[in-house]
Amino acid sequence: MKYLLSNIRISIKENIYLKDPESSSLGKRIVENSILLIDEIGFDLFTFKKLGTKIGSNESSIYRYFENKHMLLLYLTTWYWTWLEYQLVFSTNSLEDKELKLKKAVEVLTQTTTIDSAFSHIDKVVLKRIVISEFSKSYLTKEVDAENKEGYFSVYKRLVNRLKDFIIDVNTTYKYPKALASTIIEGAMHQHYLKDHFKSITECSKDLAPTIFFNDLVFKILKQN
Amino acid sequence: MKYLLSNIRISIKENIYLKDPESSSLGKRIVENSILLIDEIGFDLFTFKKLGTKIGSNESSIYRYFENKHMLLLYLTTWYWTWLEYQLVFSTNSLEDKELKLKKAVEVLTQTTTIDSAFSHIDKVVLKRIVISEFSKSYLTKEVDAENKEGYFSVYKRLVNRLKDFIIDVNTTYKYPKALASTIIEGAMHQHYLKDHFKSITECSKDLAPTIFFNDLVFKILKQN
DNA sequence: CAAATATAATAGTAATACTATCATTTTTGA
DNA sequence: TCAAAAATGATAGTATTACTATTATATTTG
Repeated sequence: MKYLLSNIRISIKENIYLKDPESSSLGKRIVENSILLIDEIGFDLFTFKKLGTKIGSNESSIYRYFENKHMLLLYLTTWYWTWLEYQLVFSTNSLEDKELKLKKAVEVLTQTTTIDSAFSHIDKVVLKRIVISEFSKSYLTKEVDAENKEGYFSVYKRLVNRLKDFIIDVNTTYKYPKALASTIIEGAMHQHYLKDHFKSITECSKDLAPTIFFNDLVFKILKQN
Repeated sequence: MKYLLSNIRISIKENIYLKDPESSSLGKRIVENSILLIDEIGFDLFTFKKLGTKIGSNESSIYRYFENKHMLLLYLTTWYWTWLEYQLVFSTNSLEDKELKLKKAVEVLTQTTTIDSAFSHIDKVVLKRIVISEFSKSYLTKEVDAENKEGYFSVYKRLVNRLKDFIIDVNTTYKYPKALASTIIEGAMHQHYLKDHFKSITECSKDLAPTIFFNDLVFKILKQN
């Protein structure tokens, strides 16, 4: 799998960036280090100036790749959802049994990323952490409807719909497959955040993965008439 | 109920503000109008300067009430959760049946606020809207652990735990009552947001309230062995 | 009605979020 | 291989933000 993956490439719609960061070494350093810096100081305190200092480059050069830090965040989160979608399709593809397929899907979509399959310069473990704590900020804005029309969230929506399809395959009569799918994906990020910062309002912990909770939840819901 | 409510008062822990906004007419105008302005332009673009202009007062005067806009947001969201906790306790108190109690609890915690019971100067309908789109920003910060220790999120956590207690009352053997409670409360906010901005990934809409989805979900989970 | 307190006005600072211009370095293609 | 093109870097500049400090004025209250 490692060898196969080393040949695939995550490509992101060109309207998110001004210049494709995959097209140059500076671009790659921008992406790679922005992930580390956002993880370190948080998106709110992150600036292109600080990133420039970190990579020994100029603020103005970064502006040639991304319009502003909001667009960079959209790029990073879209990259993550694209990568996760690939993981999802890849790891469920060979399964025959519909329940097993759903179980695997929930697992992929709710688990902590702990191993980095090491293709590309991007650290998936750190990226997952910033998706958990920063993704909401990419759509909780006044521009959300305009940006949604531009297609900036289409990968995320497609991923939710893939999970929805797995849900329907297990129980055709269940009335809210989309709401359930979106609740699982967003809820998993939330539970990961809670286990790290608000331990008193969840049973999830390093010993009890959110995956366990959500797989229990989804099958209890779907196996009921 | 209207008469009873007109005599109660939401009071917020004093470490959130520098000077109690309930103690003066300027304070009340700050709170009342900050809700309207945040709703209008979003928290990200909201500044004390703009609020000062809106209420015909000076930026520096607002700084005497709140350290910064982050603390103001904590104040507003805490006010909302306190008010919601009151609604929850009040409306479930008289019920005997445990399932009915839980059903009512889920209803109170997930519904759209459409009527404003009109005590206090605070518009609860608008406040709910800003809680849906801005509450996450109050805790998705690098200061979350320090602020959590200060007790800034205790009302929210207490509310989750109240729901957890209702869940346990219905099914003592269910293993994840806290995770389920936190998922419902956060998930409801998310579904409200989706129905307004990402209609393609939820069945929720103005005709299908998130309450319906979550009540179906919670009872399917708890009535299973 | 004087003293205390609250509010307003003004000014000032460092940082942010950019844009513009020009110089320098690197890449490329004939 | 060398000139043109493209990419990057350096510097400067602007408007806004997020405050703090100081002083003036208005309001409250004992």
